Amino acid sequence: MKSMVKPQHEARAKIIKAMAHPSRLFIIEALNKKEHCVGELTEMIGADASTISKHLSVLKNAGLVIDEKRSNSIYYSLRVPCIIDFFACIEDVLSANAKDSAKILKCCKK
Amino acid sequence: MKSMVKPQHEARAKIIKAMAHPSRLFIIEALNKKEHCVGELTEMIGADASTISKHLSVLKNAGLVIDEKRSNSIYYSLRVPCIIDFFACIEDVLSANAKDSAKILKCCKK
DNA sequence: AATGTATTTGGTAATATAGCCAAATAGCCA
DNA sequence: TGGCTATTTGGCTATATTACCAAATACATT
Repeated sequence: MKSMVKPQHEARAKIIKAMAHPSRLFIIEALNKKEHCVGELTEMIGADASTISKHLSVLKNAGLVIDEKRSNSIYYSLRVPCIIDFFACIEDVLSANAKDSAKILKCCKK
Repeated sequence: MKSMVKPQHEARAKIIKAMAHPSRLFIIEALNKKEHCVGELTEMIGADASTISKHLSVLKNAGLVIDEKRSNSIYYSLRVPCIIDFFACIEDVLSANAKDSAKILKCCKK
């Protein structure tokens, strides 16, 4: 059974790990609306340009975004848009968590 | 703009990060089929029981699974099943990646 | 060719994660 | 109660990740 864990799940985990960072999630969402160059994303997020560049390279390496050089800038865009659908489910988890927290609070107030 | 990155995306990232590990993906998939206790998952994955226990606590902490004590064991099950839908999208990414690799190979063979 | 803008790379320190072992805990059942 | 099984916790080491700065690179435009 052990053998079933490795190759497939490792490949998937790599992609999911690429999404698992606040700034990278922000980038994914921003690119879903429209393409952006590094400078724009840097401005939006407010971190060092080199930091954003590295985040983009993580996303690109995972196959989540593509880049295209145009005039003086490099424009990034989302490669596989279905990623966005996932966010709805994440929100479900968050709201379920919030509901549970509320329940615990209510029970202790009694 | 900087302010938009933090609270919402951090909460989401936390949940996604909880999924971003091969063994934890395996666990999520297994629990989607049916609930399992720690011992069963340990057996399936072939790691130390304490390691699996910690993985489960990561998943539980993120709100992805719930546990229920029954007789001598603790049974875990999936809390928000929509998680599974996401895997299809991950596969899309993987197959797009594979296609690209193939394209590169083909072009170099010429 | 020289300048200036945009992006990436290398180095480094701080922090986080993963795994194993040993030990602690929880609860069932004789 | 005392032993047994199942699970969790603490300690520790190895490895990975993140962010910043400084420096390198890539190009477009003058």
